[in-house]
Amino acid sequence: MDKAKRERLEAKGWKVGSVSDFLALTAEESVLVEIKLALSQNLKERRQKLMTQTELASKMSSSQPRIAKAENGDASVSIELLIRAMLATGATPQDIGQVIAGVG
Amino acid sequence: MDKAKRERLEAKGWKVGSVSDFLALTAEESVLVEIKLALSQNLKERRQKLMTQTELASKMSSSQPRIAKAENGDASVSIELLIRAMLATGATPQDIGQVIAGVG
DNA sequence: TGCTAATATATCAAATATGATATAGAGCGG
DNA sequence: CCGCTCTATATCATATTTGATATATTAGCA
Repeated sequence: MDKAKRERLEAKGWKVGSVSDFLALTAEESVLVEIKLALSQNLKERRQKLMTQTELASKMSSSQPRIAKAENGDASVSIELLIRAMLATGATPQDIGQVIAGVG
Repeated sequence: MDKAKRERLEAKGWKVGSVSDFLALTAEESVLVEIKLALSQNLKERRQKLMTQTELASKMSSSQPRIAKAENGDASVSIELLIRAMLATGATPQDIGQVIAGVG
C-alpha cells in the first residue's frame, strides 16, 4: 500500500490515521473497503449514463449529497446504500455480484 | 408472494405489517431482502462446516447472538455485517459475488 | 464574463445497527 | 435425568448511518 493510496482513503474518511494503523487492517477489513470502492466506482459509471445524482436520489428516497458521497467512496456510506443505489439504477443482482467478484 | 413466506419474513422483523404494505415493496426493496437472505443462508452453511457461532463472533469481534441473527435473516442485520461474517469464514469476493448473483 | 445545472462539502437530529449481557431453549452423551 | 455445548431470544446503551438542509464548488454555455 503506497502513500498516495493511503492518503486517498484518508481523505474520504477511512480511519487509517497512521501507517501502522493502516497496516493493522486485517485482510478482511481491506477486502471490505475494496468491495465498497468497487461498488462506488461502478455506481458512478452506471448512474452517469442514465441520470443526475438528484434524480437517482429521489428514485430511492435519499438525497443528492448522499449519492455524491456514495460515488466518492466516502467512509460514511454503507454497502447497503451502495447496493440500494445500484438497484435503483437498474442493476441486477448479477451486475452487483460481478462487481464484487471482481475484487481481489 | 404467499402468506407463508410473508409470515416467515415478518417473524424475523421485516416490517411488512400488512399484505398491502408488503405488496408495496418496490422491486428493488424485494431484491435487497432476497440478497440478505441469500447471504444469511450461505453464511450459515459455510460457518457450520468450520466453527461455532461463538468462534466466528470472536474472529470478527462481534457477539454470538449477532451471528445467530445474521444466520437467521433477522432484519436488524446489515449486509455489511453479513459480508464481514462471510469474509471471516474465509469466503472470497468471488464467493460473495456468486451468492449475490444467484439471486433473481 | 455571468448564468445555470450538476456535483461536492459541512452540519446535524433522527433512525438504525451494533456489541454486550443475561438468559432461555435445543440437542446430546453419559 | 443431568450436565454440557451450541444456538436463539430479549434488552439496552452506544456507535454508526441516515436523509435533510444549507452552501460551496465546478462545469458548460451564451
